[in-house]
Amino acid sequence: MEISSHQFHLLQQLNEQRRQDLFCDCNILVEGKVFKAHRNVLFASSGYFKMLLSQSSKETSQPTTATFQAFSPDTFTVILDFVYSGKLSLTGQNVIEVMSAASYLQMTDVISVCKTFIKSSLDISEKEKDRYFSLSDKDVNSNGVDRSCLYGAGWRAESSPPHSHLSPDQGTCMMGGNTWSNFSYYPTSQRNAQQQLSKHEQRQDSVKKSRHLGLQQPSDIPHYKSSKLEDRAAEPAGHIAQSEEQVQIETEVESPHVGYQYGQGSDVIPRNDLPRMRFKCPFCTHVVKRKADLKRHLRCHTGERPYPCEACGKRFSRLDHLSSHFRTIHQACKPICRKCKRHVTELTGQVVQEGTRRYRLCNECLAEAGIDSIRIDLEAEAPLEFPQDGDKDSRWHYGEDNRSDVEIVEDASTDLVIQQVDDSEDEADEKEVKPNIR
DNA sequence: CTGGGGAAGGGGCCC
DNA sequence: GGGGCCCCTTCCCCA
Repeated sequence: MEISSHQFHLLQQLNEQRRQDLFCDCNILVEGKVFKAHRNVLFASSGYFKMLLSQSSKETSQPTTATFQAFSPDTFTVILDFVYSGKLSLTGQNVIEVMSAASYLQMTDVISVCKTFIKSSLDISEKEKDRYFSLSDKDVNSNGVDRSCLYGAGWRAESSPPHSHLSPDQGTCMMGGNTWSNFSYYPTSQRNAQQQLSKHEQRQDSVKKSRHLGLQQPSDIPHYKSSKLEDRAAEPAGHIAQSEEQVQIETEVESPHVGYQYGQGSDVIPRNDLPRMRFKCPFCTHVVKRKADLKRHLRCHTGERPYPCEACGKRFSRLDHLSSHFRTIHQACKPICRKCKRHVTELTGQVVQEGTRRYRLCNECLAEAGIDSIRIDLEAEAPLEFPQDGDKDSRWHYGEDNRSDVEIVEDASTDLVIQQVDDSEDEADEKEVKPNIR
């Protein structure tokens, strides 16, 4: 006969002992703050501590001390509270740090929940974007992520509803079920995101082979290992029960003990000569210096594309990519004839519009194309304008808005429009044309 | 089939 | 932290 409340009471008792500093035999030093805990509990909860305590298990008379500089005391508080209670207090502010810390500590349950939290938040922002037809979801996104979310599992599950609650309308949520795998919130858009995730990572897999060698990680990691990791990242967050093999693979790839020196400056002995903070991507081995860069990087895993091009509908993960796309495709910023590649000015060339695409042709190429007799109105057509700050509602101005005032000639059969634009700014920029401008 | 060019996308880093 | 620029690689299309 099994008494279901026993596990809960046992953990509660251990947590109480921790709070009263009873039988604590492990000190964890995080940025000067000391946390007391029990070796047994840490050993059972974290792959990192399992490895650490295994190495120091012979000297059990002295309290083990571990020092971390890779994350803040607040972050470790969240982690430790989870270890002793099964409840993970996630917010939009701490989720990335918690996930990074959990990755370092090899706590796969926490990583999975953080991933789910992030994906759910992204999904919330997508829904709100659709609802309000917002062109930029940055605010919405932060609103979505900022909702505090309390994930509970394990012993509490007996009294929790068997389904999860994670809705944009709720500030907190509880995860029910006996195991994490019962968390089954998978909206359609999220599944799409996961498909994109897989696609992205298939590509990333090949990219990273050539790019991320500078991380001083083991460069000869067999391909199957990265594939495993990619699969792990792409699989539904509910499937967190990992085989021993998977855990071992994760340990080999992500553990700082295998020469991963570029990592997070954390060890039993502080390494003051290393950069104090690094942010490690929980989906791959990439490490960045700034949280903002990690946030940006995470989009390549989640497939989030918050920046839509209003001209063609294509979506981009980054604003600078969108603006680059817009300048190149829709504004014909390049002072280069698309056909003969010669440099053109407002005197020697004109802007051609084909649907939403714009490019420049020199007068000779225009003549060759047989469209040299088109009447041009020098001041007729304002160029497509990229949205500016403070103009969020009507940020995209098309020629269509003023079409009645515009004297442009359209080829009805090809949707081709020839127009002359003010090149004065381009002329100024031409002196600073960089080789990589496309 | 192949090479070249354009476009997309990811990372580093400065402001 | 966000915006933006630069650099680089990869993918795709076309001649």
